[in-house]
Amino acid sequence: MRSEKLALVRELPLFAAMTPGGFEALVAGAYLQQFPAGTVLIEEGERPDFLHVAVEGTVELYATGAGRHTTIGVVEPVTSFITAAAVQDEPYLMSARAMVPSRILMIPVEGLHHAIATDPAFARAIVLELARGFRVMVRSLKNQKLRTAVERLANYLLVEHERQGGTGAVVLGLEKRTIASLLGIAPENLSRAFNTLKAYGVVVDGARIALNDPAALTALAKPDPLIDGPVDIPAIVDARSEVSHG
Amino acid sequence: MRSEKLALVRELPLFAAMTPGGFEALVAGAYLQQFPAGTVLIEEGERPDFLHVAVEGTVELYATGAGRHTTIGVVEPVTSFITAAAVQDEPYLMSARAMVPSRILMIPVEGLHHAIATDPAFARAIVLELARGFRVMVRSLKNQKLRTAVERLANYLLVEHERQGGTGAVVLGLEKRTIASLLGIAPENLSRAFNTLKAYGVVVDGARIALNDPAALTALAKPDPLIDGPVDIPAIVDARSEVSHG
DNA sequence: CGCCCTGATTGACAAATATCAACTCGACCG
DNA sequence: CGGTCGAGTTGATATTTGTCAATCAGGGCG
Repeated sequence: MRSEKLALVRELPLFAAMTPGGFEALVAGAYLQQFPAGTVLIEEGERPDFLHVAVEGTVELYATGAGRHTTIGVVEPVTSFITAAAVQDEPYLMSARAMVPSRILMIPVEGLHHAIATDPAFARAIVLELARGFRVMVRSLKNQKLRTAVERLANYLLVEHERQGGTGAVVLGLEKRTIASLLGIAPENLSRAFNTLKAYGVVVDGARIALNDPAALTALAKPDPLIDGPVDIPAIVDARSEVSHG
Repeated sequence: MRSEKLALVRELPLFAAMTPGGFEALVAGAYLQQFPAGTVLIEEGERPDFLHVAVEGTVELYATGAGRHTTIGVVEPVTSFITAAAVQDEPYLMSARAMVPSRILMIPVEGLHHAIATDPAFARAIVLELARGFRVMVRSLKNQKLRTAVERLANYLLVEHERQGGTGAVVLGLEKRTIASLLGIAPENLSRAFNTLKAYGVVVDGARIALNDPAALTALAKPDPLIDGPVDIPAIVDARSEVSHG
């Protein structure tokens, strides 16, 4: 577990505020493990043994039910995931799958609970992490309930466009079927949604998308900062409390 | 703020573990306020000033976007709500409306942040509260993405049936249009979904629903404990840490 | 190169859901 | 008592979305 990657984990908002000793203790019992593409890391319904941190690779969070399958989110390094289940010690509501060969840091839940109980700074970081996760889920739910499939796709493209520099070109980082599942539609309908967006300047060439009329696309998408905007993790600021760091 | 209701608030999982002094300090700056039916308590996009606790009445959490409106949840006393926004100090993602005359305890966010920073037991309670909220949202998202409208209604009825004693009769506690919005469908379609369920022994008489063939309804609904099951709030148990209680 | 496999696309069709309009039924109110 | 209003329902229809099948395109590999 003595890796240069550890420094990156250490810098995560979740761990940055921990005392050196606390962090050491937390990762002492942890495993950094390499998984081949396709590995199912966790399965919904199982009880959590570890808090997972994606250190390298890409992880798909998905859920099943009624014979169907849907992608809840895609985790890019360096990010912790399934924090809520680990904290609550309740069965996972989602499964996780390595989309590519991935390196995962697995922190035993006992250590997690101990750190929460004994390290106030870490507890606060967990609070912010969970609040962030909650709000991401609320956004997804709003996206799903308030928008049509074409609108969701249009907004997805606009968000990616922004993230990639706003140059009028977007490269899809995921397979189209994964994007379809993320947007909550059948793969066939994603193709058709792209066709619908042709009228708004969207030209598809494999994973390369050209946005030739961002204004028209934006008018269609009606982007909403409360759904599509950035998810901030502000620090809890409290003038009255002197933070104990030692 | 000297009310017998305060004892109920005190008993909430969120506050139960606080020290007497800490709880006093927290509610010292709080207001217990009565609102008439229909009052919009908070509006999405606003910055949070208070953590809200429904003490009496019923509160609808809803969201808007793209000219549409959807109900995210319904809060029954005694429950805190919009915890995540208050903790994160980021704009609300949902609005809240008193569905009936309601009494709301409003706790200034400054006090909340202070309590999180200084009271480890409270911080842990917040952690559990947020984890619970996160998981509720994940369930809603799965419900929405994995099920058809009829399946969602069937499961809604089965959950209510269970909650009301499983006697074969269910009384709807909400207006049908609110249920429709909660299920993510148009009110007209709720009527039609009820008609579809006639074949499964569901008889509608206003707000009174008879479930004459629970087995058939269950077969249709394919209930999933990971979506419809109870949301537990287990305590964080850690053998190594001695909990400080005073 | 040619083969196969997988993902993506297209077409035809079916099912689900939304929309618009009309109508019913009670509750409330003058 | 009659009128009015809002919620709910129903019908007709449009739109959206899913399903099934066929085809296409590209990548890896013998």
